[in-house]
Formats: sequence, C-alpha cells, structure tokens
Amino acid sequence: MSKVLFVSENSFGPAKQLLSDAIDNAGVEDHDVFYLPAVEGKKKFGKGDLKLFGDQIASEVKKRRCKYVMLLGNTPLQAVTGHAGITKRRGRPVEQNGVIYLPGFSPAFAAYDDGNAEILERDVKTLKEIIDFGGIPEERELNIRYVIDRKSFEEMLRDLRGTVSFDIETTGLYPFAKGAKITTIGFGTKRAQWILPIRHYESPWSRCELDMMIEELSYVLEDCFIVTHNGKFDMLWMRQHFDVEWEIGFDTMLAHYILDENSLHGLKYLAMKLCGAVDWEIDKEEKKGAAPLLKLGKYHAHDLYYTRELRFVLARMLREDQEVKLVYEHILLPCANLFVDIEYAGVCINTKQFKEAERVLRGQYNQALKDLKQYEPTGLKDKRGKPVKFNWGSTQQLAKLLFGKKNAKEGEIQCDWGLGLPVLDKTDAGNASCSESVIKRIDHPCAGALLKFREAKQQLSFFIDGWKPYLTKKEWEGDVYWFLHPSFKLHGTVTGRLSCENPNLQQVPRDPRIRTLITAPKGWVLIDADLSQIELRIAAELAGESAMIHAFKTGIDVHWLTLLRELERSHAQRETVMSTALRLTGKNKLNYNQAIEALLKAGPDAAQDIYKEWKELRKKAKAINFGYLYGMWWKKFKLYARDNYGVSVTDQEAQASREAFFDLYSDFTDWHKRQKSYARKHGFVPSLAGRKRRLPAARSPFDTPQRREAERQSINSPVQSFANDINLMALLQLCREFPREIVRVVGTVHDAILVMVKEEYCKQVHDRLLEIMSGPELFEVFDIVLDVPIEADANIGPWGAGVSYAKWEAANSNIKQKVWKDDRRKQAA
DNA sequence: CAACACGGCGCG
DNA sequence: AAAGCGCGCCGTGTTG
Repeated sequence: MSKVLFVSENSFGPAKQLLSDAIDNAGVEDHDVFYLPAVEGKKKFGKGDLKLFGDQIASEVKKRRCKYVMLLGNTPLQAVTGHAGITKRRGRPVEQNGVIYLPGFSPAFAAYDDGNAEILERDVKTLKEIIDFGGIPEERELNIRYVIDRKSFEEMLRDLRGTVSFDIETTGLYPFAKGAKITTIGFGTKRAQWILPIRHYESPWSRCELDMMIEELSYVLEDCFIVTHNGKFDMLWMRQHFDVEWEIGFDTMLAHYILDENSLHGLKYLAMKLCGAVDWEIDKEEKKGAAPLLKLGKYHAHDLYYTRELRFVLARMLREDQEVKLVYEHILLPCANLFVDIEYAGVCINTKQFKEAERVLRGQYNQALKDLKQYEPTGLKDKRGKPVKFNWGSTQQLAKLLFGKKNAKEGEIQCDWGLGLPVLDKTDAGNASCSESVIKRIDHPCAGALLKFREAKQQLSFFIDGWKPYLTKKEWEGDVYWFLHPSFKLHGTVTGRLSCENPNLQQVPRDPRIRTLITAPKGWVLIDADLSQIELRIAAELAGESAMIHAFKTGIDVHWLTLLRELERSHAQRETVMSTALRLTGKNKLNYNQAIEALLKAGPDAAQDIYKEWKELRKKAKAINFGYLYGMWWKKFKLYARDNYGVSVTDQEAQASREAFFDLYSDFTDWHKRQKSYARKHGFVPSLAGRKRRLPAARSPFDTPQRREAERQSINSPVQSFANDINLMALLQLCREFPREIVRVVGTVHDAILVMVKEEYCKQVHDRLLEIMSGPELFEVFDIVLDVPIEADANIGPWGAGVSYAKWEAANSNIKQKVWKDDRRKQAA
C-alpha cells in the first residue's frame, strides 16, 4: 500500500466530492490518501507565499513518507516545480528526489465544467497507473520499425493492410515555404508503427529512391483504409512535395469536432482523454527535425498508434449519433479530401496591381502621418527620462492625449498634456475607447487624418505586408504567377462554418482596390457565386415566418421589404420615397402608400438607379434584419443608427422600430421561444443538416448572462450552420460534376464559393453552379425539403469587380463558349 | 525573448 | 436587469 498526497490550491471546499469520486473511480482509495489544502482564506499567492507553500508541501511529504503527490491547480504546481501553466503540464508526471508529482486541474476548476471534470478523472486514473507501475510508466508497448533499407521497406509494404494510420513530421507548418521539408512519414498498423525517414538528416534515402518508394506505397495504399488526425495537413504536404493524392478514409480530428464542437481537438489531448495516454510531447525544435531519428521516431510512433486507436473509439461514438454521423460522412470527410486540392490550387494574385496598391497606400499612410504631426504632443519622456515619440497607433497613448486631464478626478485619466475631451465610450475592459465610432464623434480636427491613418495602416499591414510572407511563385500553364495558399479549418468554428488563416481569405476588404487583387491566371476566369440572403431564408424556413416566406416566394428582396415597411411606419425619408416612386411610375400624383407599394414592386436596383441613397438605406435595413433576428435589443439599435448613419434616435423610436420588426415578421417571436426552450430542455439545438450545437449553459435554472448568451446562440447557430452546409454541399457537387482541368475551387467565404474556371466553359459552369447552389443533390441524403426557395447569384472576373455574366460575355465575345461533356458519368450511366 | 491579453477592425 | 452571431490578424503593452 502506497501513501498518496493530494495538494490543492484552495481549501477543497464544495468541489471535494468531485475529487473523492474521481479517486474512488480510479481505485486509488485502496491506498493511504492524505489531503493538503493551501492556506485558508488566501486569495492571491505572492512569491513569498509560494515558497512557504512549497516548504509546507515538502515537509508534509517527508512526514507522511508519500511517494506519490498529485498537485491540483496552478499554485501547488508552481510551488513545487517553479513553473506555472497547469493546462499544459497537467497529466505529465515529474519526479523530484524520488517523489513523483502529477499535476492536474484544481477540483474547483474541474467543478466548473463537465469537460474539465472528465480531465481530472482521467488524470487521477493516470496517477493510479503510476502507483500500480511503481513509477512513471514507460511509453506504451509500441513496435517501432524503421524503414532504412530495402528489406524493411518490403516488410512494411506487406504489413500495410486494413486500417492504417498515416502521419508525417515536418520542419514547419507551411508546405509552400522555402526550405520546408518532410522529415519522416509514418504508418501505423495493428502490428507496428513504421517510420520512413524522408529529409531527416539521418535518412539513408536519395530523392530518387524516395520517389520510387512513394510510388510503390501509392499502389499498396489503394487497398488500405487510411486514418489520419487532421489529414488535410499531411495530404497537402504529400501533394506539394511528392505530387501524390491519397484518400483520407477517417479523420479523428474531424470526427471529434462533429461530436464535441466546444472542446479542443488535438491528438495528444484526445488520446489522453479517450485512450488513457500519457503525454508524449517533445521539444518544438526536436519535433521540427532536430531530434535524432530514434527520438523523433518514438514520438512519431505515438502519433501513429493513438491516431489508429482513436479511430475505433470515435467511430463507436459516431455510431451512437446517426444524425451527426451523416454530416461527418457526407460533408466533413469529403471536404477534408477536397480542400487538399483547393488549398493546393491557391488563389492567383494580380502582382502588378498589388505593387500599385502598395504604392498608393504607403502614400496615404505618409500623408496622414504628416497631417497628424501638428497635433502630436512634444517633449515626451519614458520612465527613465529618455525622450520618446508619440505613437498614433497606440490606443493607450491616444486615450491619454484625447481624454487625459491635468487634475484628473477618480476614474479619469491623469495627463498633463491631455486635451481633456469627454469620454464617449468604454472598452470591454472599462477603459476609454478610441474606436472609430468615438473618433468620428470627438470635437477635434485630428479626427479625419487619424481615421485615414488607421485605414491605410491596417490595409498595409493586413493585406500588403501581411500577405508577402505567403506569396508563392508558381508556374501555371507556361506562365509564372504569384499565388496565396490560405488554409481552411473545417473545425474552425462552433457552428460548422469554416475558418481561414495564413492569410485569412475571408476577411479581404470589399474595397475593390484590395479585393480585385484576387484574380485568375490567363485563360481562366474567377467566378464568385453567393447564396443570396441565405441566412434570412433559413430563418424564415425554420420559424415558418409567413410574411418573409411569402416575400421570398414572390421574389421580393427582404431587406428592401423591411426597409420600406420601416419607412412606411416612421415616415422617414418621405421626400425620397415620393420622388423616387413618381419617377418610377411616370405618374405625376401618388399618395404615400401607393408610393411605398410602387417602390416595393420595383425593387432596390431600379430605385438605386434613380437615387443612389437607396443603396445605403437598404444596407441599414439589412443590419436591422440580422440584428433583431438574432436578439439585438433596441439600445444597440440606437448605437448602430448613431455610428453608421449619424442619426440620433430616441428611446421610443428605437423601441418602436424593434416592435415593428416583430409585428412585420410576427412568427419569429414564437420561434425564438421554441429555440430557447429546446436548448434549455436538451442542452443542444440541431440544424436542418443534423449538426448539433451543444449549449450546456442553456440548461441553467438561473437567468444568468451565460444562459442569455446560450439562448441567443440557440437561435443563431442552426441558421448559420445550415447556410454553411448548403454552401459545402454545393461545393462538393460542383467538384464531382466537373473535372479540375476546367474547374478549380480556390476558397469559400461562408455563403459564397470562389472558383477558377477555364474561360471557354464560363457560361456552362456559371449556370450549373447557380443551379446546384439553389438545391444541391445532398438534400436528398439528409431528407431536406424546403418551403423557401434558395437562390444564388454570381459575378465573373477579378473578385469584387461586380461584373455579371451578361456583362462579362458582352466584353468577351471573342471567347467562344463550349460545353464540356462528362465522359465518366456517361460511362457510369 | 516568448507568450498573452487587449483594442481595434476586416469579413459573412 | 439586460440582451445580435461567427471568425483571424495586427500593433501595443505587460509579464515571466
């Protein structure tokens, strides 16, 4: 029987039950268990306190002769090891003077969340394993095989059958970087973990030999079921460095994501949570190839072993949730394979325009800085008395300048050279805000130049300097171009949307001088196809909102409808309404209601042709639609009207506007109630495709801000989620119907598909894509039948140039449009 | 020197 | 009483 000490950072308190349950479950209670809480009543531990606490732990360990100590929380961890960071260090035992310390979450932290409690339980089990083993257990029984000669390679080929995990180690994360190398590739079977050194410094293989081996592997892998963890990453590297395309059969990261969108999806984390693994992480530099082959291989073998193990655990979990499994099988997994190709293609950049944009922006930046010069405070010194320059990019310094006062009262900013302007808004943290909305409203001549300065600075650092490290020279059909290869995360959001990074294509400004930098190479065109007003359509469908459904069925633009009903109610913009309607109808007399109806019938485009103000007004209505739909309150509407339109709206007017929205679309009220009560009852809400948004906070019996947040998410998530799934379904179908000789998708932006098309097939692909988007075949698999029509529209040419197909065709009549016939499909039929 | 939080702002 | 949702990236400034 061993002696075990549990050290907590607070008095164990109400969470003690959780800990003792974990101890019972793990079977540690058979041993002598002692508890050591930290000093009662201490809220903050200073350095001295930590030392004291460390001594206290040491003497307790000595007194009780404990060999095993669990450190519950950051404070005991720090007191013993001198390092903080419990989230990184938990579950990883350390040995000191013959005593084994295992860090874990504090019971209070574990009690906060079911997931954390699970982790604590897991860690206590790890402790039990350590006790049973009598020390830190060595790594799992692995059968690591190194492929370093022809004989071992052939042995590996013979062993590759059935479920095979696949993983690679690389020198970095970006496969298109100069000098990026694959160090090892590995396969895990039931029997062994095979490590094939590639560009590792100990690798015996020449490039020629490697190419031949990869070719042989491709042949053997045809008959294997490949399991990966974030296989899109590995396959993209393999595509870029060996030009092979292996199909992912199961991806453990995506499977876990669809089962639990709220938690982390890292391999080690999952292996520890679901397979009882002990963390096998190694130093970052060693992982990037600096470690000797034996060490790197051991690490790699763990990845392979646990990826394969996780496949079985997660497949079982998926079987228990058929709705979610369908999304995984028909959307997520196919997308993982497809996005390898999408990211490999990348987006083509107009380099000439890129350089020109840089020149213009630098000019703007310098001019703005010059204009600001006269407002700069002078003679500034830092703490040591060294002179420093005022930085317009620093919100802290700017707040001092704008809002600082010589004789500041409580809560005001003390600053001798401050202008003492009134604080108009606070940041989340409670400081004086210097946001655009504030700068626009302050009474000071620097405002204009400051905003210009910020705009130029941001565009430069985001889209010019920010893109440069990712720009990759590439030959395309005989010419050389610069491409960006943004990376899409299929697991990037809690709703099912994708996120995008390095760089983020989804945040490219609509400002044409930036957006049109994205284009297509010679002989190709860029098509940008959008699902029109998709979130509103889905919300109307889910809510059964009759007025909105009717509008969609009769082809009325819903933002337009909202706007006109709002104008009708408030009688705002009366003159614009009347004169536009008179010119539209050609009549010389109309009453107000007739005018509204005439505008409604004519639509926003016709109205815009007469008065361009209608465009802005429609935009305003759009924001109102989304805001109120997703739970915005009238106070926020007031702020919105002020910031975006400089209109001051009274409380009564703001309240009336919100009421008017729910009068106009009255079925939303009940839908909101339904979503909230469903979330409260089940702790999740489903989307039409069967994704789940888990909202544990919605179950709270108390009306807390967290529950309110979860309730708003219960309304927004199914809408956002399904909009994204329609887009992905269309994307998959498009790529199934057309070969990549003529169609190359380059990215998605939530409700839009960005695709490069051979210009002579532009018409065919354009027309077909719009058809697919308005009703993808996959709807059948998911048993989805919608009442609301789905529509899509598209533009051709550089992104954001706003050229319709008709316009493009007129300008490109020299390109003879052809029809591509699907030979493969004909053969199948 | 690296990791982190914050403020601000681009997108749907 | 108080209430849009979902992202990523940059510069600044603090902390260890």
